[in-house]
Amino acid sequence: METSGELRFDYGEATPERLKRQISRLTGMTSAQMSRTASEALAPIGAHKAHFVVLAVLDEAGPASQAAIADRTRIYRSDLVAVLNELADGGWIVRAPDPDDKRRNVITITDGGRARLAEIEAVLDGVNETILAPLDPGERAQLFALLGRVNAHLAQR
Amino acid sequence: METSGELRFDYGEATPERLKRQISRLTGMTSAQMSRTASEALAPIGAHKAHFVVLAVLDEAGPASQAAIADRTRIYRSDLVAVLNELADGGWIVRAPDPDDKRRNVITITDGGRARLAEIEAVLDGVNETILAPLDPGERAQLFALLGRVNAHLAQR
DNA sequence: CGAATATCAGGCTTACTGATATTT
DNA sequence: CAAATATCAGTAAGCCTGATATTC
Repeated sequence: METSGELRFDYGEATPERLKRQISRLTGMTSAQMSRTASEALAPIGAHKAHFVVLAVLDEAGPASQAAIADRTRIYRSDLVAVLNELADGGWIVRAPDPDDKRRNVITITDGGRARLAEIEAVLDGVNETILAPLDPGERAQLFALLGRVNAHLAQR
Repeated sequence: METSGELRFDYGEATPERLKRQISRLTGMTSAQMSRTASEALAPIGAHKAHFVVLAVLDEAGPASQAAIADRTRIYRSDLVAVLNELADGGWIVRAPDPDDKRRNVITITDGGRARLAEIEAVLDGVNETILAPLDPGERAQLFALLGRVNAHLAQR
């Protein structure tokens, strides 16, 4: 394998050296391609990435207010409204006013929502495999660890 | 270092296991933070990332048509128009009709453009250092190599 | 004629910043 | 009263698809 020690990357022929050293550019381009891969795979079943994220949080952590869901998913509260509308239209969640605190809605996943979650998860498992295909298990773990550390570092600034 | 063999990452407390295994989610979040870091650093001098990319290509590869610049930068031809307008307004490039082929414009970087490029590059060097701060030189090279391979793999599909 | 070029006019998605009404 | 909640309006960038007029 050609994993040398150079701090650069190649994505084309006539690419200036300067651009190859920009980690944010490499990460951004790769992220866009990953995102596109996921969106294309989810399109046939009419699902979005945000659906998976919200359903997973509700399934694992139980019913929650919209503010709590926003905190756990890093979806903005303002953007979450539309996502929950879509999930409610599909019958995958129920949005009910909280009797204990009338400012809040309680969002609950339904049985249909759990089935939907499993369906989406199966698709995304395939996407992960497609994306990580060129890396062996050890390299995949490396990539997770390195990106995770950069992410954690940038998150707390 | 705690680079274990796990294929997951942490970015919060109450995060479902399922989300931690999505490489596209980790990459996307990290990319967004990198991008924001760069934009915030460039804002004080009124520059955009696209300015750097275009000026770097012109400086290294010489005068070019807009189509050629688009191919080298992966900026869409339609979006490039506005970027070149901004660069021309700043006096950093000159856009002139090509006498040999009247369909084309010849875009040339000016002396002011080269100075601007150096100014932007200095800022972005600092951004790169900020982003990669938690990684040692070997780890940085690893990250470039791994992301580069995933990127190359996804690009040719 | 078909192909390339520059431009314009949109689209969609993600990230993000407010303002507002209601309730605590 | 200050703070939290849900909602709406809107911005900006990145990615992408056309249509069009001009020229090769």
